[in-house]
Amino acid sequence: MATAEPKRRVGIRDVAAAAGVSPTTVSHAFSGARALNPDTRARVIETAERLGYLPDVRARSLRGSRTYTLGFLSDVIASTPHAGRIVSGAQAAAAEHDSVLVVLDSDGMADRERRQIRTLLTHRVDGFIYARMFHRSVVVPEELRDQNVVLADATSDDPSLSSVVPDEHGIGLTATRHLIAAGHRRIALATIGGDVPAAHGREAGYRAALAEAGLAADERLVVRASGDPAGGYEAGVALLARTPRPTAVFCFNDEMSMGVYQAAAAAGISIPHELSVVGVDDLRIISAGLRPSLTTIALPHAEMGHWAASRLLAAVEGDTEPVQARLECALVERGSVAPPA
Amino acid sequence: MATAEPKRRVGIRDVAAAAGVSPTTVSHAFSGARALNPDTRARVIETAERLGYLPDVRARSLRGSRTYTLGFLSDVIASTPHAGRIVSGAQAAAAEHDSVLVVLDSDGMADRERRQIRTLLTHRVDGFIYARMFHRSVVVPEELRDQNVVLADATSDDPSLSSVVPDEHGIGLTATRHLIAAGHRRIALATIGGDVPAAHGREAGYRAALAEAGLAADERLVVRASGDPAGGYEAGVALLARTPRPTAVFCFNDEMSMGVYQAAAAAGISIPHELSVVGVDDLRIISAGLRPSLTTIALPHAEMGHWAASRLLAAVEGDTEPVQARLECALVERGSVAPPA
DNA sequence: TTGAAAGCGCTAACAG
DNA sequence: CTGTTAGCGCTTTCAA
Repeated sequence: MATAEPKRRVGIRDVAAAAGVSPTTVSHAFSGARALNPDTRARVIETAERLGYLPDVRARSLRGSRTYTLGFLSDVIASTPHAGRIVSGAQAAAAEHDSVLVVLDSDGMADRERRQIRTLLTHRVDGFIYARMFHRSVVVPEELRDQNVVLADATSDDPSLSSVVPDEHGIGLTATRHLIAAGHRRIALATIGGDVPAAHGREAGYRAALAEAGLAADERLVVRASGDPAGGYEAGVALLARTPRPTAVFCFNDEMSMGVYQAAAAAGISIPHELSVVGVDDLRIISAGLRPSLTTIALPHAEMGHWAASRLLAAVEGDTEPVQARLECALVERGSVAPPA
Repeated sequence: MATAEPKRRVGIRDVAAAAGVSPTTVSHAFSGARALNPDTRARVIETAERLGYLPDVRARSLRGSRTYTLGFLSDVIASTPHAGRIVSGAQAAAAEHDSVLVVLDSDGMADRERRQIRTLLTHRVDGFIYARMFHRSVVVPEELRDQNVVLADATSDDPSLSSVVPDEHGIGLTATRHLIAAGHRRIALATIGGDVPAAHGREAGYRAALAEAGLAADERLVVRASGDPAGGYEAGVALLARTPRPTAVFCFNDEMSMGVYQAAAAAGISIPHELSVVGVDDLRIISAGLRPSLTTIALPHAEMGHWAASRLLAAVEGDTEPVQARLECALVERGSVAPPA
């Protein structure tokens, strides 16, 4: 591990001296805050390059009003690839505005979150992305009251907050319409029990698609279980016992789809010919790994991260108009849907 | 979206005035850099609390030598939960030292990485965690030459760099011994083809465990494929066609295990009674979701992140002795291992 | 088109 | 045990 170089860093005044101008001019050469003689400017830039000058964001921000740093606060960052996608998208958007992301996960602990906000405030971040890994309705901690905040994969009752979530209703619509278009009439829904926006929205979309196709919703084809493979298995077993059997299942997520595959295998029912399945998430590990591969709706995590950071930076730059966005989700067609037998 | 509060921030001098001491004393009350009269200190702290004073890390760092900020550079942060785990562990360790993590993913693009390093340098981070999502041997970009750097889930030829990786050999040993202890004699290995440390180490551990049990390695039981479910399926099909059939398979990772499950199902072979399987990773989605659930070796991503940040901060604080760590990986017993029929 | 000087909020000498 | 003073590296008035 090398230690930091001993020689003093080259600063704006070194560049100024070498280029034969004032520090002020060097500053302006970089910031463009005022017009310079193009030749002077070119000479300054070239000199800076040659000396290996790197501006000091701390000093800049101490004098100015921005730190070019955004705080990213999430609940659990560790259990799914979702977090990574949101962070990655947000990071990319931040980079487009010369900003950077400080990432913190509270693991759902309120006191830890409070400390993290304090820390971020201490670093004078320009704003906060308050993210959830699963679409939730949240109440933003009051320490964030007077800050720039954008919610990612979350909404809130506060209409002054910008937020971005997936279009859950659209997901239900897209998935169910796809199944209907393939010829299915008895389409089941394997969903979760909790009172969360994703469950409500997707189910409403499912029912709306059925209705618009003139299909009656059969309540015996709607089952609720936990949102994991075990829950999907349970739901699958129940659904496959119905008579007449559904010819397709729209699952709340890919994990439940995985369980439905297991139930179908156990019952000797083949996918997609005897049963079509559509999931939600596009967790590659599952969707691309299942046999047959899973047709699913991709959740726009990277896009939400990007949107949130872009919105936040716009607010930092003065456009504080709140916007609540609902992002479209694309169907990813793979091998789990076929016409009914 | 609320705009930042207009009123001037309370600074160290406001606190000093209100508490009837000098700014210096306030500074020391917080930093503990010199002894204060306990009463004075208490009064200062109380006053600061009352006024809602929050120190400004930028100002502190501009004067001092540290920014209390670490750069986290990774390749792909978005595709697996691994990244989240490493970040989460690193973030926790950083927090223990009042530091914070700026997270950047290059998506494997060298020029983008170079720009990110520049950005981080511009923020004067105290050091860099250079992380890979899959155990690799890397060469650190030369822009990082004179910086504090610790590798996470990666090694390098440079012995002056600290690094932390999983004990790959130990993984092979643990998995294979577990199978041997269950009574297996014909144990297959489904691994990947690439020239990466994880593949070499796990295979060597597998062979060592076989050897120490007096079992001859049967090359027909070692098959290589891609490290995903499709590869696992392919390997599984090949392995299950051997005569006599292996009674157990040690898979390079959980994803390949998933494919082996599919191959077994296709061949009508039941797990664990006719075939035992051990994976590596403990990707919950797979390991807990498969039927039966998968016995696997957990990769210590959070621990690597924690280790890397701790080591880096120790270096920042003066202990620059390089250390190359190899972390033990724990067996997670679930339902995919049983004695051979 | 360019400079000089002041100062962002804090800490570290150097006193006392 | 505590205060005074001088900056950290930059940007921003104010002047020229």
